[in-house]
Amino acid sequence: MALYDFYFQQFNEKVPLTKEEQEQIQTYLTLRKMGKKQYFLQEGEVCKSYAFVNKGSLRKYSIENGNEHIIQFAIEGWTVGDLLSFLSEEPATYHIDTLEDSELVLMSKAAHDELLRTQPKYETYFRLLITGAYIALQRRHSFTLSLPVEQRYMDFVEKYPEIVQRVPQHMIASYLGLTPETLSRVRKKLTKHK
Amino acid sequence: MALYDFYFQQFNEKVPLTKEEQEQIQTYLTLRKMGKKQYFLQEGEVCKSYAFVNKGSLRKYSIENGNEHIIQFAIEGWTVGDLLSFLSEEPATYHIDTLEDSELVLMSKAAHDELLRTQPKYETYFRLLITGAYIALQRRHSFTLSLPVEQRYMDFVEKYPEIVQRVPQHMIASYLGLTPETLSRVRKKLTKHK
DNA sequence: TTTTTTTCTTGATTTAAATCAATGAAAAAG
DNA sequence: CTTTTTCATTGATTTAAATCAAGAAAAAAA
Repeated sequence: MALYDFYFQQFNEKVPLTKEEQEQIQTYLTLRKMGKKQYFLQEGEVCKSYAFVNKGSLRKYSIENGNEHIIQFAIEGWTVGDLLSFLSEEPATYHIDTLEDSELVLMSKAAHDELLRTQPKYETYFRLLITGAYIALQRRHSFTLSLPVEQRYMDFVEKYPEIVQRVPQHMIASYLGLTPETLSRVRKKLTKHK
Repeated sequence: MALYDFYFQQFNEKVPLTKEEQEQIQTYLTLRKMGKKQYFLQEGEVCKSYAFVNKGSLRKYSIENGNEHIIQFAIEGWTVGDLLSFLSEEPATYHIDTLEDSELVLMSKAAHDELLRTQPKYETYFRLLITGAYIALQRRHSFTLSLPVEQRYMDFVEKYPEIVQRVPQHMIASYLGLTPETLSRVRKKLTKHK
């Protein structure tokens, strides 16, 4: 089926699979379509499955006394979920919702556990996935601590030009830890000096 | 040998090993003793090995126009290294040095690669290690974006009381993204309201 | 011990970003 | 097409933290 082509394309780039392995793993996947502005996960729920974004976009965020703080965006080819909640089956600390109509490839916790036991290549895929995410997050955190706002925004634009096109600016401000007003002023300053 | 007891104690808590497996893995480990204030890694070098802290303490940090920004502390039982540099063999973007006399259990890149190929339990151990580090870092980054300084400091003290005892305050300030003066004032305010 | 270096605190001032407030533009809904 | 809602910009003001500066306390070195 073509439904999981994109998922396996990404998988094969990390760990090449035979046709048989691909078919085995495919039996553990399910597809879910969602409209815009729908919750994939709410704080307090258990994150029952981890999602690969086939189409559309989502955001993961926390709410701290009324303020949303966006932790992550996820567009086509990315994965998203509350990893701690998913692995420990404890209540999630993050909200996840769609920003556009989306199509997700889901891996349930039970499926994840069984594949870890039975399919070494799945473990390798998952290890590489988390390793990449960890390295990227460390870079981002490091930038948050050490770079001025202008450079952090420029880095974001350079690294994720697609997201800049598809996501409202006040959400990018939230992701960078700024207010919308501040980001607007930063952008103004940057376009002037260019 | 008792030299690697602590390393394998931590390993076994994640993934139980037989005596034989332990002996196999041990052949890939080396021990390194370091004095205080010695570099384990300098920015620009390749991170040749990943370190498990048997004894002592280290910090990982970047320098941005003269300012140090501490990314991570590592005390007994923790691991430290520039993961991107280690895995890709590209120049490191972080400095790592000892804060006290230290003893490290080292895993070279070649050893790491071979163990990943030959010992499934090592892959599982490493996957769990990185997964834990990723979850912890995400929590920390989320707190940096959303919590006021006071709460972030209290969280740090609660989570790492040992580090608070052993590390100078200005380094904790750096870890939290503050100046030493600001942390001093935060602490003053907190002791008053207690 | 005495001296030197590092660390921590406190005060005064500056600066960057948040907040408050309003308006216009764009997008979505009717 | 009109109305409503969301989004982005700009200005004025406030606030939190950085910076600058100095001195005290603690730790390390002589």
